[in-house]
Amino acid sequence: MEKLPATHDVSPAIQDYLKCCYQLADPTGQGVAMVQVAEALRVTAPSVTNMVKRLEDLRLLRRTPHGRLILTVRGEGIALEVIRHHRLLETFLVDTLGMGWGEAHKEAEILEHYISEHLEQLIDSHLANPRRDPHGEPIPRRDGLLPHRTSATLLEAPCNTPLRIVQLRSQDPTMLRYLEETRLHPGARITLREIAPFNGALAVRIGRETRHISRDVAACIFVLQTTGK
Amino acid sequence: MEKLPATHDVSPAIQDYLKCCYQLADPTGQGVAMVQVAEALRVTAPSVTNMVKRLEDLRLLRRTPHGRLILTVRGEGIALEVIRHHRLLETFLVDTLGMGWGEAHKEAEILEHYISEHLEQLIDSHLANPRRDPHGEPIPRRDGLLPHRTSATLLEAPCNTPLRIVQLRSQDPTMLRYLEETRLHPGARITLREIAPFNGALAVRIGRETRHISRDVAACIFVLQTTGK
DNA sequence: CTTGTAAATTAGTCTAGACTAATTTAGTAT
DNA sequence: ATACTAAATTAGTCTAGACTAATTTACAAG
Ligand SMILES: [Mn+2]
Ligand SMILES: [Mn+2]
Ligand SMILES: [Mn+2]
Ligand SMILES: [Mn+2]
Repeated sequence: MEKLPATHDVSPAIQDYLKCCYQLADPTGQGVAMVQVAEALRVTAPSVTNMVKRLEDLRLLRRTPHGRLILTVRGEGIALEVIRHHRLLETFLVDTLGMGWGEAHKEAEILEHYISEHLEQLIDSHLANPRRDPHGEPIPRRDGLLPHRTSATLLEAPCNTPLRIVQLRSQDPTMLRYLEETRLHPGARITLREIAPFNGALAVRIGRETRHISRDVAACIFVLQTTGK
Repeated sequence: MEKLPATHDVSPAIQDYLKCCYQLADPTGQGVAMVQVAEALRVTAPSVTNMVKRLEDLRLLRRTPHGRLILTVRGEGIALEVIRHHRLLETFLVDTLGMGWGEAHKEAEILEHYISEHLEQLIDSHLANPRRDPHGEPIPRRDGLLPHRTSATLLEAPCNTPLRIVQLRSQDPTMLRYLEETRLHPGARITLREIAPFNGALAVRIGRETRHISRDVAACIFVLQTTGK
């Protein structure tokens, strides 16, 4: 009887490595380089080499002939569950306890490894099975299904159509603070008025105001078309 | 500049050892034997020897000439903070998320080591600064002050006086389930009718029913006199 | 006093997960 | 092809925190 490891069978360290590989994996499916993992987790290259060996033995990841890392189905399953924990926790900390975004992220980064399946379940119910976390990131479902992202960046959005901001994808705190102050936060309802030619600014209607934001900023803003409501 | 360790400077393992010593310390102040710690934490004697050495070096505990363990002020401070985390978490899990007692205890046993001071604070506020956890155990305050226990066991309580159950002190799950089913849970309002002589049972009025419980059971039930309300 | 037992210690081993320093591999650019 | 560079690996070290097996200490009872 082989033991197939699930989330709570693997250490927090392993969980972080898997999550990291999942999140760095580019959509082209080429896999992740070890050096990327090393700097994302702020560990040295030999630490990664060592852990990757263990993860291969556990059948949680494979490597391409070119040495890039690809999660197995099982590895990805664990990564998704950790991400589910993380995003549920963030949502809970922000919505129920009023914690700030940045801090909620740091707290969730730790607690994600320690909550039981039942607590996860209780938080999920308490929040009425949320689909997205406060950043607008989709929350994987318990079966590991990640709701497909149908959102696009504001740059690709149609003009004069009601939109809802669903996610701000930026690591830059300055950028995030700027967006926060401009009231361009997830959940906000906006419409795009026009995009000025020659790399110009975007005119965005929010409430009864119109703001002009740069293309760089717009590229961070993911929106969904909202068919009314 | 000496570094004085505080809760988040010490590992979860250390936190558990300190908590354990605190909770096993008998009120006579004679200190705890290592063998007690070993069996409470389900580790072997050499593990305790080893850890005790480290805790002494950290000035978190001392030993009597007879080799018994006594926490220093700092060690006790950490123990109390871990206990505060534990009891706040239990209260939160039970009251806010509807988790069962037993499970909340297990969950808190882990999470107590991982919540930040700010999350502790938020939970405390969310619960409106509770004084007791669901078992009726007092919650240490942030400054480490443990509200004095004025409760006594049902055996010592006066008859025909309104009482409130404040705590069930038993490790035995059978006992706790029995009390749960008999509606003798913390918060319940009861009056003691009489104690039968020759080691007899206690007649307890709860609501409009009268139950008869053994002295062994009564010894687990801590009550406060409730001056009405 | 001697002896039997419980408690504690010593010595040595193990695992996870990090590290440094040195070396090898592989891909790019000349 | 050669050389330079970035990425990866190897080898060895370290710490925390557990373990076993063997030994020592301390005491209580005869
Ligand atoms: Mn993490
Ligand atoms: Mn889960
Ligand atoms: Mn614990
Ligand atoms: Mn605290």
